[in-house]
Amino acid sequence: MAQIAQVLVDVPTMQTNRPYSYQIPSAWQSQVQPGMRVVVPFGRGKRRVQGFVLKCDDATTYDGDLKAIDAVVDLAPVLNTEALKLTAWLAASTFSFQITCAQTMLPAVMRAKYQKLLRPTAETPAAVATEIFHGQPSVDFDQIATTPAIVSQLLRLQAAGEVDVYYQVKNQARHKTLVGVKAAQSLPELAAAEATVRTGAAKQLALLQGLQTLNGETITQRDFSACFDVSEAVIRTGEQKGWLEKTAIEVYRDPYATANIKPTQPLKLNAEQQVAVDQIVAAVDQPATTTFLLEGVTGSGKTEVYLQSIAAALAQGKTALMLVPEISLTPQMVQRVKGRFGKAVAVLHSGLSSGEKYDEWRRIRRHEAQVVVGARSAVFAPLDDLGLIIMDEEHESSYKQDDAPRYHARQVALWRSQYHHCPVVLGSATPSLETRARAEKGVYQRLVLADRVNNRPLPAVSIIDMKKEMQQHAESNFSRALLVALQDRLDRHEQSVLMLNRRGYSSFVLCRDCGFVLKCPNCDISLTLHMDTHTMKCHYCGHEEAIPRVCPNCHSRQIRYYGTGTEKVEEELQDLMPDARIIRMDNDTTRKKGSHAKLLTKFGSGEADILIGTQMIAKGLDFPNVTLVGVLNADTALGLPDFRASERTFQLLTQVSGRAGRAEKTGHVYIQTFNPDHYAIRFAKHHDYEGFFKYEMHMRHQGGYPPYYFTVQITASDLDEAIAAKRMYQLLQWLKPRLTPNTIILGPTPKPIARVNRRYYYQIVIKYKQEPNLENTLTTLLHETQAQQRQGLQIGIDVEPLHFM
DNA sequence: AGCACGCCGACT
DNA sequence: GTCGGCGTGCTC
Repeated sequence: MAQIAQVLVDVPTMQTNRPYSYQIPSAWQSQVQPGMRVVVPFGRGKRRVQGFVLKCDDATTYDGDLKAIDAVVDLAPVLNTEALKLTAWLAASTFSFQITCAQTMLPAVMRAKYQKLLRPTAETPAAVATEIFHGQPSVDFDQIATTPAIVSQLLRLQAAGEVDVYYQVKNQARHKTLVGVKAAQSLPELAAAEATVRTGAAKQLALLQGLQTLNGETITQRDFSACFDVSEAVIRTGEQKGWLEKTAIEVYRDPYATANIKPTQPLKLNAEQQVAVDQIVAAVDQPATTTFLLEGVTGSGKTEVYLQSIAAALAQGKTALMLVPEISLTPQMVQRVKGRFGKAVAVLHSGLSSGEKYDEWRRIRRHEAQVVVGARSAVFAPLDDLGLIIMDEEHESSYKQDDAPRYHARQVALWRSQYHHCPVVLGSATPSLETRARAEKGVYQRLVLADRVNNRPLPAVSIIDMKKEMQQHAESNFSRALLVALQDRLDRHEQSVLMLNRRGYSSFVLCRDCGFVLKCPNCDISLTLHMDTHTMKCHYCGHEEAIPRVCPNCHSRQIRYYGTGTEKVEEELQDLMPDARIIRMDNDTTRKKGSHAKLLTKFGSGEADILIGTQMIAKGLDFPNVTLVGVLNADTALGLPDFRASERTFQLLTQVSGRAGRAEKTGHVYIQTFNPDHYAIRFAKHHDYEGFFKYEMHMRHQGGYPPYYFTVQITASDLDEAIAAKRMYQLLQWLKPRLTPNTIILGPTPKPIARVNRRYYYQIVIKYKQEPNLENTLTTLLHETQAQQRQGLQIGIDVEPLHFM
């Protein structure tokens, strides 16, 4: 019987990033298993923390006194063998703490909350009892200890045994219950009771008769009262008379339960789709793991290929995971999958409450759901016996997590496919260069859907040179051609979609007299004007202040709003076309839960003529009546100092073009740009992914960028700019001799937005083809810099970063 | 992270 | 002398 548990404690630091040995109390020795959460004492004080049992052993190499596990949180492991292995791999490959990885893989409610409490003891003097506790059994330490003087006074009291410090480890997970109703008497007793009720008490009679039909089963009070038309008050009376008893029924919070989902039938596949499905399905029960790149233009029916492949995996008794970018996880998408697989589907995305996510997670773990649809973190869904993993829109940068652990869902998906020996399908109309290059080399198997369903032609694309436009006309967000086209759709009662590249295109405040621009006091960027709240906001740190009426610098009244946010575009368009019904979709109008879906439904039902929005409208929406797509500023992203700028622009333009003319009506796309000759725009005009891929690969080869090189970004930040810079130069000297001569180190450079939240950021980028020592070197780096972290220097490592700014 | 320990300047 | 500031090391 295992007596010792190796526990990963919830203290995310470099020094505690390893298991600690604990004694398992004999009463629990048969119960504790790897993957369970426990509460353990940690440190010299009375601190208690949550931890994960990694291993159960008979012995330990640690030769000090062992402490014992305080409490076992779970009845069954929450991390299975696969998840424990994945945790270790994830921590090593992203240079993050194992505990952080374990927590990332689980629903947020399973993370412990800690409270430090003060409790009176037998020795507590009466004066202290009234002064501190006011008759309460315990008080929150941090609420009382507001000044250093009070803290030391409390510590003195504690040393004297006059108060007790206690750490509470709280489990946030709550199971939702409904009130259930169950007969408490036998049938004859209930029948006999009918005679005892006062004449005219029709509801009580109905209650008794209803109870007799239950057959000893429990049903919810809500159903009971609806079924037998008795009120809650009558049920309470029945409870008092002892006819029935109320129980708690555990239920899942199901966010889609009320939605009417129509079952859908598999569609007839065209020849290409059939080939793709056959290949994928054939790989499901192969011992080797195959990764497919499913390359298909918008409207080529990728989703149907996914659904039929999933169906085949389910038919083999396996489970399936389907990842989609957060932004395209729309109600339409969910309906499509639920329509095909019904209750077997669990959905995981950021729009769910934490309780809903927890319940979906439990449904998956209990094998009540075999298909999981979700965004990035759904890649950790606790599916056993995986038969297929699908990653739609695999090029989307939202698959990469921005903060620790900085993982890419694609890498996790590939790891899990190796573990389960199941295929992965990476789907996209515009695959990332990394993926497409791997398909070229034969690492991934390429499947192509070149035809659009029903052989619909791709929309015509017109490029509008805004430089010429500016010379000929007054300054406007709209070219003549686009305005004419918009008016034309309005006349024909067809719909239009207008997209703004938001980056670098928000409205700011500028003084016409002195040129002053209102900037964030904490960050290195200008504040953005928000007309809805009438404030200036910083998009990086959230700082908010009033809109200035006079210039803070020269006190001139000539202070004006500049730039073009979606709000301004909407305003200008409404002026130009007073009759048009316009819907605006951006971060402001979709912040509230469900408003995103509401706006789309409104547009879909024809209640508006024009939809204006940011990137979020480029993906996954499919409205048959949209025949015009306009991109107002195609090139704002092109100017960014990021080697992926062209790739992103091409992907975005191609994707948004796919929104035009999806039904019988042909579509037209207008792209307004100041760089009409840029290759990303030229290739997008002709829907030419192949051409773009070849050209961009050439550019990457020239520049020495991925996929020809691997990259790692190291960031340092400090409140003091000089310290951040100095440490980075020291780091450079430290790194150089440890890496091979072929490796290229770029920087250090200040990040393009050098200051965020009052911290100054510097970065180094390592480019390499082969670097066997990299993992060791960077882990050593983290160990060696942890002393400096305490002094305020923060070091971050991002493997294969997607954003270089 | 959070705590104790140890070393220094400033005060009763 | 001692209180409390902060830098340092350790947590099974």
